Amino acid sequence: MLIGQLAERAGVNPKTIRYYEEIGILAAPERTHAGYRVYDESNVELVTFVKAAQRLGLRLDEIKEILAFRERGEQPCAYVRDVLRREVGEIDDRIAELQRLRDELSALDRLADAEPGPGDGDSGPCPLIGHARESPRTARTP
Amino acid sequence: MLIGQLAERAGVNPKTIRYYEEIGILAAPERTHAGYRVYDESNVELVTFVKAAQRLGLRLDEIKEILAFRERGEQPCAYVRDVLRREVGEIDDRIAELQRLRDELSALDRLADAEPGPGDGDSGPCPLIGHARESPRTARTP
DNA sequence: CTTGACCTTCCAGTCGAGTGGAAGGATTAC
DNA sequence: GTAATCCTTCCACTCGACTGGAAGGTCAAG
Repeated sequence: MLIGQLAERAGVNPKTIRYYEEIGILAAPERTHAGYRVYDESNVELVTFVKAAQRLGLRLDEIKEILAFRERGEQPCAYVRDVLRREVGEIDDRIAELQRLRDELSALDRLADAEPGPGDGDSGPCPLIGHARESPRTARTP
Repeated sequence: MLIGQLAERAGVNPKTIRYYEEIGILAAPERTHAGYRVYDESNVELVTFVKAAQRLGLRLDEIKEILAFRERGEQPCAYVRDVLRREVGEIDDRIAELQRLRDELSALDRLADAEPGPGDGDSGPCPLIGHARESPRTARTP
């Protein structure tokens, strides 16, 4: 199959396939006489795998690592588990922070309902955010 | 105070201050005779505020919006609450996904302990990730 | 034989939030 | 007087994962 078919079957852009090849996620495939890339079912499988791994929050360089394990005939699960555990740890922090924020937010929701009116002198632009002053960093879902 | 002091007091790079000015987060300050930017306490407050808002996951353009509310003497809390609620909603999805992943992960941890050994034929590069095939997208904490 | 849908490469741009560095002016300390 | 340190502007680069577009080759259908 050609790049367009692979892309469609895996649900990605053909450009993405070439990009994966460029960064070493996919091996350079056979070409037709005309120079067209030729793929088979295993490539569909592979791209689908990459996308699944991405959904778990893995970066392409990590996925590449994992694929290298396979290359060497090793089970990458230990590595994968490390990566995922790290990820889960990071997310735990974020979850905790968000939980805290959510509690604060609903508390302030009630507060704001009870005590409305304009004015911006005392606690910065928004008292909501003033509460976050000492909290650790929290990043955004991209 | 000059830009270096402000930067240090707010815990950021001087470049960041200039960047904030460039994108309209900070107003252009007074200058000395020599063209140096001059700041006061309120700027420390402001940059600290921006950083706090970022910790809550707000983007700079959202923070700019919030500061514009203040400019107009309005309470931005309604807007802030909308933004935060959206954020919380997004995070909820991510939390749910992660919770699912974590359950899966610990289940597979036990599975992997019970049934070790190499081999890469049956379920893709890693059975851990094979499980994620049908899951919705999950993005990474940056 | 031409049209249109593919394919190729290469170059450049996107988003967000900065950061690095060069070239040059100002101020302070010794 | 001169060296160190700060400041200025401007331009370009970073990260990650693509995506857009131009210029050109190829292939099957009509």
